[in-house]
Amino acid sequence: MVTIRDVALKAKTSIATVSRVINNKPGFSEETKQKVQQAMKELDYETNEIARSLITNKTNTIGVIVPNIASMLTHDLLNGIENLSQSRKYSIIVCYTYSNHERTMEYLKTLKEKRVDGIIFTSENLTDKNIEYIKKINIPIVLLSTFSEKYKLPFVKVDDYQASYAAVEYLIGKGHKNIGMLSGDPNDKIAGEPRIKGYKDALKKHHLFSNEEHIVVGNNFSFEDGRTNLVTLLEKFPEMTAIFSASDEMAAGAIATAHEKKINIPEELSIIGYDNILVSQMVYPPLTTIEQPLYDMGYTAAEMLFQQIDEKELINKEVYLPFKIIERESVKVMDSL
Amino acid sequence: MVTIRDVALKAKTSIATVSRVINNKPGFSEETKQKVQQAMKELDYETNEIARSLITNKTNTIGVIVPNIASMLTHDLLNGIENLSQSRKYSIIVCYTYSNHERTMEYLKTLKEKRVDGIIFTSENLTDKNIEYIKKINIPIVLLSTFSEKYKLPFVKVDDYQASYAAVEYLIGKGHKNIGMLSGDPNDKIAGEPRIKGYKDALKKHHLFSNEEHIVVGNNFSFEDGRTNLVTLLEKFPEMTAIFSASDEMAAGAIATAHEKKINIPEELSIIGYDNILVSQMVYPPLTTIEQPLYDMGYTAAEMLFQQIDEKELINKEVYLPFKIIERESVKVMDSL
DNA sequence: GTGAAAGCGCTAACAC
DNA sequence: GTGTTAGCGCTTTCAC
Repeated sequence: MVTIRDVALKAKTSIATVSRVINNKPGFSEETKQKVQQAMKELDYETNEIARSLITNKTNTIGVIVPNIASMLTHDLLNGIENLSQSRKYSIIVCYTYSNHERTMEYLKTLKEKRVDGIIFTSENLTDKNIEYIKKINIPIVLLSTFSEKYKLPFVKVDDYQASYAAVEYLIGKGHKNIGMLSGDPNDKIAGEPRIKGYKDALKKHHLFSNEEHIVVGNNFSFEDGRTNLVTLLEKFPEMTAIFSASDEMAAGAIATAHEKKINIPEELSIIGYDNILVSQMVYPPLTTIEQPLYDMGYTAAEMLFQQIDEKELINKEVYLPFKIIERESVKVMDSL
Repeated sequence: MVTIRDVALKAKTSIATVSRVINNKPGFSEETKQKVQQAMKELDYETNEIARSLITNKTNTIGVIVPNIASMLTHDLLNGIENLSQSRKYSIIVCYTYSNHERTMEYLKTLKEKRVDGIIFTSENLTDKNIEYIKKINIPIVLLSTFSEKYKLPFVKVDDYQASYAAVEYLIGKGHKNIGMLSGDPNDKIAGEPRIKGYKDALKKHHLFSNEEHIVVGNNFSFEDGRTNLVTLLEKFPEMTAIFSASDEMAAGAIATAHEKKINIPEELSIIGYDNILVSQMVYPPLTTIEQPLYDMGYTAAEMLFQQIDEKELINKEVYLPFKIIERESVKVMDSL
């Protein structure tokens, strides 16, 4: 392995000077700079970041914790994080938890041991144990598409309640009165509960009937969930003319089942999704949905993390990014209008 | 920061002994072990992997280079890699190249500087410059879903030629005689050229007409490509009854366009895809496609990498994994049969 | 079974 | 402008 010492030898100078030119710190002449750079080139010298990290206490690496590689949300989020990180010369260690709290703790521990400079924690319900550990290890963190009620950790997300409310109100605006919901886990404080509340409140606001039976709960917002749960929903709520699905993947599943059952979308049944992932364009009919600005969310989270790492004051610790309704072809205007 | 020295002090022993119990290396009594572990607990001691890496020359980290976060292939591949890595106590640094060779070189350099123990290089055409650098830095590597003609680097992939041949032969077996192709870049030595060759050879073998005009080339195997290129293909080849699409995403795009144009699939036009990503179930009609065992491919690549890292002999340096035809509903049996 | 000490490759404080 | 040196937190001889 070629070290700074070899370079110094070849350039007939000291390791301190070599270090200076590498890091472009004051204290060398143009002439020695040339000699050093020449020597580095000839020897194919490359910095040992490990050695550097040991002394600087900086690794230029961040950890990104995501629940599930299979979820398509993850990618757009990661994309935003990665783009800023790369331009800031940071590397990313990805950690998939599969929503397993043990595994999450393991990863948190690894990230600490590897001395990452910061952590982005994505769309997952944090346990108190997780958060207490995070507080203890004292690594800058930002929560992405999630937040903690109990502890004040910086986060970026969209307002799930408002977005869901808007989705349902959109359906109502198109003349629908019998609106069912395909939901995630109601105990999920992020993507579960608030979206259900948004649904119920929009209904109430417009004096429409809201019934627990009209909400069918899935396991993980997945295609499979949508597939099977449409059937249940149809049985419980035969008069239904429209569905609010708490994820695009579930909506895609519902659409697949509708095709099988020869239910015409949107003529017989309207559906609005949530997320605006690529899939929403791929299904037929193309899905009307609530857009989360996933790329921007990832990018913003990374920005907030780097601000903390650079020890700048975080102006805004709680950032809500705007959602948007993307109109495609899965919602029909009711004749009565 | 609490170090091994603090632990030694508290346990009234030497740092050497603490190190021994941490690494479970011979040379300590049960009694000191207890004392040391007690001290570590009380102090919340956690290993500094950076310091350890500096001396052991091992980081327990691998780099995974992937072209595009947006491609859904990536995830299944990563999933396999991640699962084995996590159980082997390795972390993963992900690098997205966006098929940019400069960016690839930058990442390779970073990976070297961060002293990763190995690299998995995924589905991308490697430039000679890339490979020469890889050879020079002397880090174990395995190519995933790609390979190098010129240099002998271990790889795992499926046989693109055979798989494409089989796909087209499947169409022929269903009675189709006018088969078009939605292709990727023909200069792409991995997913471009061999798949085109498989298509042509299958046609020839069955004495069917093969015409360059019947192959429409896209940019990056994407949904958008499929969307726009179906139109072109239809113009050039109006008698066409079936399409072989070199990716599921392109197939999904073609299906979307077909819906717009009121072309019935599979009644008026059959289509077979390539990859068997989740999307192939989500489109309507569900897509008949060639399955690549993506998870297994990732897992196997990781296995091969760890074997190299552990300095075991790689028995098989060139592994081809089997493809499979997944029959769904996008291919019609021709009446003539 | 245990401790002292060298040193991994680097940065930074200090002296000149 | 430049070199010497201490030391980051750890593992690993080597001596006892």
